[in-house]
Amino acid sequence: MQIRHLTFRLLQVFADVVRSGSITETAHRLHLTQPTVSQQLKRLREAVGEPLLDQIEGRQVPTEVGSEVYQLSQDILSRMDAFSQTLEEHRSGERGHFSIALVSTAQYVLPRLLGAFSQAMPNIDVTLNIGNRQEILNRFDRHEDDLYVFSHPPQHNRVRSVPFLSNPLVLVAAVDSAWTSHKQVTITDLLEARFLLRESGSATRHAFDTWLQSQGLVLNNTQYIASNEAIREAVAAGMGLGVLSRHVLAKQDGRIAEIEVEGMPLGSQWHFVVRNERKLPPVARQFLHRCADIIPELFPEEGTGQLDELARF
Amino acid sequence: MQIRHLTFRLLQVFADVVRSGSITETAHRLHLTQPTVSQQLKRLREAVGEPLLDQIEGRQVPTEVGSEVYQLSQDILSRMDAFSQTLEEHRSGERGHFSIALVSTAQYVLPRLLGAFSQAMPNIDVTLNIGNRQEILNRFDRHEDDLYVFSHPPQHNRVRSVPFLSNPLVLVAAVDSAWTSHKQVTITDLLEARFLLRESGSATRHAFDTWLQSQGLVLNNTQYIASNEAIREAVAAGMGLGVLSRHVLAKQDGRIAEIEVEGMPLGSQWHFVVRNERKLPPVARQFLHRCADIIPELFPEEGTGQLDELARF
DNA sequence: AATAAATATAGATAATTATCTATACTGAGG
DNA sequence: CCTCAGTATAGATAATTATCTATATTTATT
Repeated sequence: MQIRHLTFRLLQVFADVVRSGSITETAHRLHLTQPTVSQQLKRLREAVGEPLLDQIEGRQVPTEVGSEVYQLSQDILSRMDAFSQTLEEHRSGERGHFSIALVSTAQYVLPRLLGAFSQAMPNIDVTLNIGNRQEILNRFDRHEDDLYVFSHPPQHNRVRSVPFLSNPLVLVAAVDSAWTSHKQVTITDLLEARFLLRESGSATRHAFDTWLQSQGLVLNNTQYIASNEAIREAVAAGMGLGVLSRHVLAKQDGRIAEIEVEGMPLGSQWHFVVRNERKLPPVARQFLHRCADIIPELFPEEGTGQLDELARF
Repeated sequence: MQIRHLTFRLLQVFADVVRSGSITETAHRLHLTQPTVSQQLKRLREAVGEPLLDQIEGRQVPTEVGSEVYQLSQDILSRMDAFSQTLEEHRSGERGHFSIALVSTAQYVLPRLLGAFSQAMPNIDVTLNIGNRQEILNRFDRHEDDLYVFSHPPQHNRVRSVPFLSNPLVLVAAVDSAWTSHKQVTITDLLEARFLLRESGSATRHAFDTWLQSQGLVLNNTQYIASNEAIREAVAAGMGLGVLSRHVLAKQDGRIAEIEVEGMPLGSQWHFVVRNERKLPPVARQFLHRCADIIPELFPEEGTGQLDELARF
């Protein structure tokens, strides 16, 4: 069989003739002339090398081989339809894959968004890349992901960033420590304390340092701990004060309390960040759109008021 | 997506590029030039309307949509292969359908042949049309079947017939009747007897009548019974003599015995008959070929010695 | 036998496909 | 910065495809 001389059109036309049982009828249905259809059938017959239709009582009836060709046509055409459908889903952002890179603090909030999202959009896969600020910045520089989440977006002119959730950084101590008995702690009191802080690459640390600097303060007793979780535990154990995203604190963790200080909590915000050069895949856009609805539901207090910007990505 | 501008070739080429990871490599494998392959990819990309390949470290790697297209290609091309295979089976007579029309007496022998045949060739379907001689002749005149079985083939110049099995017509009586005690019955003895015979349209009847006539005999006591089975039972019950194909007699039926008369049994033979105008389908030819082997196995005594003719259909 | 309906064939043409050769671009390795 | 391998683009052409109109042939129905 000469597969080279076979075209989708041929199969389409043949399948219709088998269904209608008439060449003329098919010509009408496909807006062709009758000779065109006859011609196509002839070409198909020659490509296959066997008669495909018998005329029985004026109707076109497939021969045995014709029936095989009809099945072939059905299978192939319906596979094409399925593909068109899938393609459409990709285009409209209902199917596909995208990746998000996030700084580690955000891992307390993103999974909740993604959970709600992927329930609504089961055909979309997401890869999450989690690291500290510096690691994520490196990925950002190398264009490795479709979407980034920062609390302090890199200053870059080819970048678009939209804040979507408040990320209050709070000062915390163990519930039973001396700090929590004071009604109001003054800034200078802090100099006394021992601080458990993230390393310098971390966003939380950076924000806190900036604030200290703006207040003209220099701490004299700090210890570096690499993860927010370790800090939380250390604070709970009474080893000192910590600065943590309020999202890191489990709601029901009674061992830790916020300390109110003038100027705290620091009002940072999570931003979605995309590079303008890279075409945002439809699925990622879909995600941002949905987030505009998901965030107010999941975090009724903490949305940023610029959520409608997400829908304009 | 522009399905109209999609061809099998495009999918073939694309699939190979995905497999090889290189345009140049594919060009070599398919005996094309590199620009040709680039071109094809471009056309495919335009037909689909999305980028299909990324270059990653010098290799061609499908995008998400590209992977969908690759799957599409695999599915469609393997469906085509399956079709080619099936087509080949039809052509070579390993798959398909054909019909045989037979006179009712032959229903004792054909099913045994068909059983052996369809075990060997499970993808072939056969339709059996059974009737008395006249009914089968009508089907024959209307070209309704691919193959016919007659003991006396119609005289027709556009017909080919090959005898394949002897069909001895024997004279029978009940075991305990007076007839079976005679060592040798003479022809004239028969005139006395009461005969149970098939109707005039039947082949058996026709053969017997012809023989009687050649012997110059006229029976004076005959009764017509429409089926061979009914005749067998009636003979067993002692109601008279019968003329039956020896195949109709169950081997172990002790109630009936052959009567030896000069000139009996009548040596008729089953013939396969095909019309020359109608192209014999490959499957029917396949059947005839196989019969050349099956018959000596199933009926070691009764093959006709012209079996090798079957293989020349 | 005459007519109407369905199908096939012929001849033509515009569009598309499948290729090629020659040449330009582009990124990685020296 | 130069070269090479791999890819892309341009321009050309022969073959094929998708159509059409006009006409012939076949088949079914009065």
